[in-house]
Parts: sequence; structure tokens; C-alpha cells
Amino acid sequence: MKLVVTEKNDAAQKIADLLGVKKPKADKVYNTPVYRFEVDGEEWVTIGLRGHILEPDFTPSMVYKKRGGWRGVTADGEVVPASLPDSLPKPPFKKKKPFTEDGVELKAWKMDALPYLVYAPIEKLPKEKDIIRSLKNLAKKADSIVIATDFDREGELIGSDALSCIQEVNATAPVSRARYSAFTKEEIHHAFDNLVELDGALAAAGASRQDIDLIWGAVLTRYLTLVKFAGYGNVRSSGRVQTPTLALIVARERERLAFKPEDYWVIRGAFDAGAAAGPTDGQGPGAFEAPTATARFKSQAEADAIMAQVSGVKSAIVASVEKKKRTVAAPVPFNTTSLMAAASAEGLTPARTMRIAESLYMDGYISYPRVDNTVYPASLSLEDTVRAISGNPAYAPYCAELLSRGKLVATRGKKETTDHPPIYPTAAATPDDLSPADYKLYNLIARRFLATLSEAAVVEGTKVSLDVAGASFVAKGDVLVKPGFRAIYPYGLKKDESLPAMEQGQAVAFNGATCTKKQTEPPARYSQGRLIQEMEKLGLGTKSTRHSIIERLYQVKYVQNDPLEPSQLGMAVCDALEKFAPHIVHPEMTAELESEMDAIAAGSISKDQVVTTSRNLLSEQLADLMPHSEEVNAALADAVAADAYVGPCPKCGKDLQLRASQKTRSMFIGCAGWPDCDVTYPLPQGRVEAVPEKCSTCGMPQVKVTAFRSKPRTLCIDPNCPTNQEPSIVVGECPVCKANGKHASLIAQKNPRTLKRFIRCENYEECDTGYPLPQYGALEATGEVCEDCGAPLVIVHTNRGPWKLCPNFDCPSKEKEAAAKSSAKKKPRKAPARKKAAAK
DNA sequence: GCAAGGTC
Repeated sequence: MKLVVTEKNDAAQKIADLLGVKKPKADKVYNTPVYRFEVDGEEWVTIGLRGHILEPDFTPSMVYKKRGGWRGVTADGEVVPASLPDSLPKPPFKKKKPFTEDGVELKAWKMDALPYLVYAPIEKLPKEKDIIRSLKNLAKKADSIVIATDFDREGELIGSDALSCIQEVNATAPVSRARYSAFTKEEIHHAFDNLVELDGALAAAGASRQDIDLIWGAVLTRYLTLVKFAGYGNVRSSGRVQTPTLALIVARERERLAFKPEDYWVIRGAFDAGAAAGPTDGQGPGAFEAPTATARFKSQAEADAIMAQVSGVKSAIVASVEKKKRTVAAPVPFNTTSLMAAASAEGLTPARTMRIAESLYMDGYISYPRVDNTVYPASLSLEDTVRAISGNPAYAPYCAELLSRGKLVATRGKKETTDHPPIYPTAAATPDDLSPADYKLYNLIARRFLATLSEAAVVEGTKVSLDVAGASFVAKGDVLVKPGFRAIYPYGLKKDESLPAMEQGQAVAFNGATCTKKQTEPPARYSQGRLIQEMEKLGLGTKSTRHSIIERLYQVKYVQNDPLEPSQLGMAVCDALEKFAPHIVHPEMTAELESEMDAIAAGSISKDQVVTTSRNLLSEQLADLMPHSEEVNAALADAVAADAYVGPCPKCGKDLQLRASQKTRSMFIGCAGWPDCDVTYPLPQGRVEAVPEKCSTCGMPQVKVTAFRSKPRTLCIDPNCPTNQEPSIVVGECPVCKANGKHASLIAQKNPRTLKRFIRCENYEECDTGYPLPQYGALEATGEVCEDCGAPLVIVHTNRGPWKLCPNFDCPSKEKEAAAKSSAKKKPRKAPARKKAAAK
């Protein structure tokens, strides 16, 4: 039996489809899908891994962990290099009695262990135990092995890890490597007819990346977390990619903070080509506005002079009319980065975009979403793809027109790789088939695909110079004269601004001018889409990881909001590392690693040499960092306090801070003077941030609360503030009391301690009838009663619109609803159209 | 309780 190992299940299936003469048989080995088929009488099996199946970590016996914690480095085994820098603290093992914890002899403990952790041995531990079991089970029966993971460095490493698992149970079967860069019949057959050897040097290059990332990441993350320990779950991370990314955001914020806004003045005139002299009502089709030819006046005196010059003037002369046509090229095919950038502009975060794209791909609506390539391969039939998506009525006329033109030609991007095609739609979908967010992304991808087959748009720009008593004004207008791709791709465009027709020398009405004082703006913060593009430019992360790196920065509270804004903590971490361990802060570390990996792959240097050099460098930087721990501690403490600060305590004047309850992890506001001062305020569920603005009603501090899947709200922290009062409204009659022959009203109220809104029976001393309510949104009684349980129906005005619901959680209608929801979501996905893929 | 890289 020949065993073929691929990087993912999808690839295993495709390869089986392309190589098998007859349709492969889908089977399972311990829950892992495999595909069996025959080639020339020989039995073949393909199995897909799930990316990396092994993961490097410090050798468990060398690093003493308790409860998964970071306790110390054990004394057994030599993990210390010949000489540690002199400036490092002396570890406790110098004591006469060996330093022990739970009977384990330790070389060093917590912070003091870090210099040793730098040199702690690393081994590969199983990560995907189920897959490994399946792989080994098949490997035992295999006569030969083909490693057919992706054709790149990580693919070589994944294949090499798989091989080490295989060879534990079958060391004799011959091994070869298939290299392919597209799932076409020709390419796959060519790869399997021309098998090569696994490139151990390339795999070693990847493994060096893994080790270096682990060592730097673990050592610096532990340093930052332990230097000012803030309780479990309060990790302050650092890494080769995330820290330079954070530094980009911090640098932009520093520019903004250093920015000195300057005043300037702008003058806009009101004109009307419908008359030769004003004033006119300014409402007719000839009315338009135009700024002065000098866009910004640096001083008020200059602006005042112009205002005086045009004051009382009734008419302007058209000094010139210039028309220029310019073409706007059709966009190039989507790769991961450009998709995330475009979706980011439409309000989908990169992380969400990738989640949705992954599911659209799995359901057969789009092609593989993790690509760098921006050139459609020749093997992709553009015509077939257009036909495939024309099932959506919104695209159908445009698709028909494209097809009527004969052979289609697509635009080409700058990046051309052959691993996967750029992202394109593989089947038709309509808004009925997908959830709104899924369709939003699908629609973007489908329209982008059609746009790449379209002609350029032609825009006619008109520039009209107007003379108002010697002062010159300039009106500009853009009109789309040939829509080209814009007919199908309306994303990221300015609205047309057309001007009335005018001729040189013509007099038009002047209805006066307004002068406005403005200020220059600091450079804008990064949007997530822009940041991803910047990361790509600097070589930080990969197409598959960049979005998760940004999410990580949010998770550890280094950044907040979108566009991205660093927290005080984020800035403090960045500053401390820049000062004492600058290497981790700069993207050059990645660039250097890349060139060293090239050297490992070329065989000119060993993995050991590269990792040891990196360890020595980290050791030096750590030696700089450790003696300054008090300084770093103070800086982080100040930053954390600043991020938590919400305002002064009304009782004692000390700081009110956002805090997390020790027991429940839930957030509340407490006074820094605790236990002397017991002032606390409850907080609703969700992510909470302090905001500088005070409540306009009562003057107390406010917080921004972002509940799960809803828009942020700014709330006053005082539950007794009028803005937090919930009118106690009667929503209906208590069904339980009614059944007992009594009459009692059900009342909606808010608990001032927990801020939870609920419905209860007014006769609550005897009747415990109560229902929960959504926390937000104006509440309305309907007078209607739920058919299934008799509870009153209410309407909650959410930010997605009014929502009529039965508040009873135990109502039988809930189950029906849940069932309807899941089938509504799944049904259209159940019969995904077959991927057109690259079949010629 | 660490990173970043695959993939689900």
C-alpha cells in the first residue's frame, strides 16, 4: 500500500480524485478521513493532516511546571550554557542545600529561571494526537510513503514531522516527496511521476523559526508577566511578530501626540449658474459650491481680506473651463491581504473576514482563501466561473454581457505565485442562501471577480475657475462617462459630483461666501485593514496569521478600538522593550531570520548555529532587562492604573478603577482606597473601557460597554443617574396568578445592583413568576400573549431594529425557534454546488 | 498562564 500524506483533508481528497482511475472510496481511520483508490493495481491511501501535528516546547523534565505554571528550571540535565553574562542574578542553587520545590531540585525559580529558560532544551511534542494515531496506523501497513504537503517551507516542515511519526512505526518503507503547486490533473500527475526527496534542510529552516519564536516569546512574555504580576489570566505577551506590530500602532500614536494642530481658514462660495447675478434661492439645478483657489489660508487676516473683497458681490465670471478624461483601471484579483483590506473598509474585521471566508470555502462558494497570488492561472476557466455565478440574478445581466464579448481577459496583480489561484467565487449564492455577513463577503468576492474581467472606468473631471471681483474660486466635478468595472463593483468609491454646464466668459450668480476656521489633523490611526497591509510590507506574519496577531493585541489589552489605538499598557510594554530589548521590537528581526533560514535551506549554516546565535542575543537583551525590573515594574503599574482609571471617587476622592472580581472574573468599578473606602459600582456584561467624557446629566464618569455582538454604548457609572433609570412598565398579566384565580400585573424593572433587567409579578411576595429580559433597548408592551406559554409578548428595540419576543426562557416556542434557526442556516449550505476548481 | 505557523 502506498501512503500519501497531505497537509489538509481537502488536499487528500483532491489528490485522490485526480490520481484515481475510479472514484476513490472515502473511509475513516480513527475518525480521520482517508481516501482509498487504485493505481495500476496498487492500493493507494491519502490522508490529510491538520497543518502542524507536532509542536515544539521546552523539554518537560527540564522546565519545572506546576499546574501548567511557570515555576522554574530543574537542575537535572545541563541546560546552562558555558557562561551566562555576569550581570545576571545569581540563582538560588548556589545555596549549600539544593533548592527544591515538591522534592524537585531546581536550578532557578520564576524570574531567576528566565536566563536558563533561554537555553532550555526543546523537543517536539504531539499536538494532533488523533491524527498521529491514524497516521501511524496506516504507516504500519504502508510499503512506500509519499509526502505531499504544501510546496513551501512550512509544508516541508509539516511533512518532515509527519515522517518522524511514521518512522517510529515503519522505518523501512521508502519515502519520497511530491511537489505540486496547483490541483490540476497535469500538475498532480507530473508531481507523482517526478517524485523527489524530502528537503531536510528546508524543514530545518522552518524548525529554526519555530524554536526561535518559542524561546523569545516564552522568555519575554514570562518576563513581562512576572515583573508586575497582576493575577492569573493577566498575560502580557511579546513575540517576534506581535511586538513589532504593536510598535507600529504605538509609533503612530506618538506621532499623533506630538502633532501640533495649526489653525487655518477655508472659504467656500455659493454659486448659481441658473442666473447671471444673485442672489438666487440656491436650490435650482444650477446651484453649486466652490472653495477658493487658495484652499487654506494660514492667517485669519488673509481670509478676512478675501471675504471683504467678495462681500456684496452679486456675480462671478467663469474664467476657464477645463475638462480632462482619466481612466481608472479595473482592480486586480483578490489575495488574502487585499480581501481583508477591502472587507475592512466594509466594516468586517480581518479576523471575521477570515472566519467567514473559511466557511464559504468549506461550503464550496469561494476558492481557497489563504493565498498570496494575484494572477489567475491559465488553468482557471474564467468563462465557466462567470457562468457559475450568473445564477445570482443581481449578477446575471452583467455576466451575460461579459460572456457576449468572447474571450475574457483578466487584470493581473503584481504578486504571482502558483500555489493557489487568487480568491474567486466557485458557485452562485444569493442573499437567501447565506447569513447577511456571509453574503456581504461573498458579494464582495463575486463582484471583485467580475470587476477583474471588466474594462477600465472613464471619469471626466471638470475644473471651472471663477472670478469673483478678482478673487478666484475653483469648482471641481467628476462624472463617470464610461462605467466599465464600476457598473458591478461599487466599493470604495467617492460619489460623483457633477457641475452644471458652464462656458468661459459666462456670468453666474454669486450668493456670497462663508469662512470657516479649521485645524490641521494629525496622521490617522491604522484601521485593521491598513495595518495588515503595513505588516505585509514589512514581512511581519503571514497571510494566515496576521489577523490573529491583531486579535491577540486586543486580547492582552495592548490596543483598543478600531481604528487601532494603543492602551497605556501597550505603550509602556513597547517603551520598556525598546529600551532594554530592542531586538524584539523591530521588524528587522524577522528580516534577519528570513535570510538565515535561506542560509539553512541552502546548507551554508546549520539550524543549531542559527538558534544558538539567537539564544545568545536574547540572553544579552535579557541581561539588560533584568537589572531594570523595578523601573519596568513601575512603568507597567502606572500604565495599568491609567487604563483602569474611570474618575475620582465621590466619597474619598481617590481613583475609581475598573476591576475584575477575584471570584467571578466579572468586572466592576471599585475605589483605589479600598478597604478604607467601600465605594463600588456594578457594570453590565461585556467589554468595558473608561472614557474621558463625564455624564452630561449628573457629571459622574462614564464607561464604554461593548456587549457580545452589539455596538458599543456609553453609560454613566451611577445606577441612580436618571439616564440609567428604567421606567417600570406593566407588560401584561401574570399567567400563574391568573390560573390561581387572582389578578396581578407583570412589571419590567432593572435591578440597580446587578443592572439586569427582568420581568416580575407585582405580587412577588407570594408569586415567584419572573422572566429575564435583554439588557439593552427600549422596551414596549404589546398587550399580546404568547400562544405557547401564556407569558406576555414584549418588543425590544435593539440596534438591529424592533424584536418581538416571548421573555419566558422555558417556553416551548424557544425550542421550535432554535430548531428553525439552525435549519435555516444549514439548509442552503447543505447542497453546496461542486467547486469548479481548476479543472480544465 | 508563553510565540507563530499550519489548519478546522
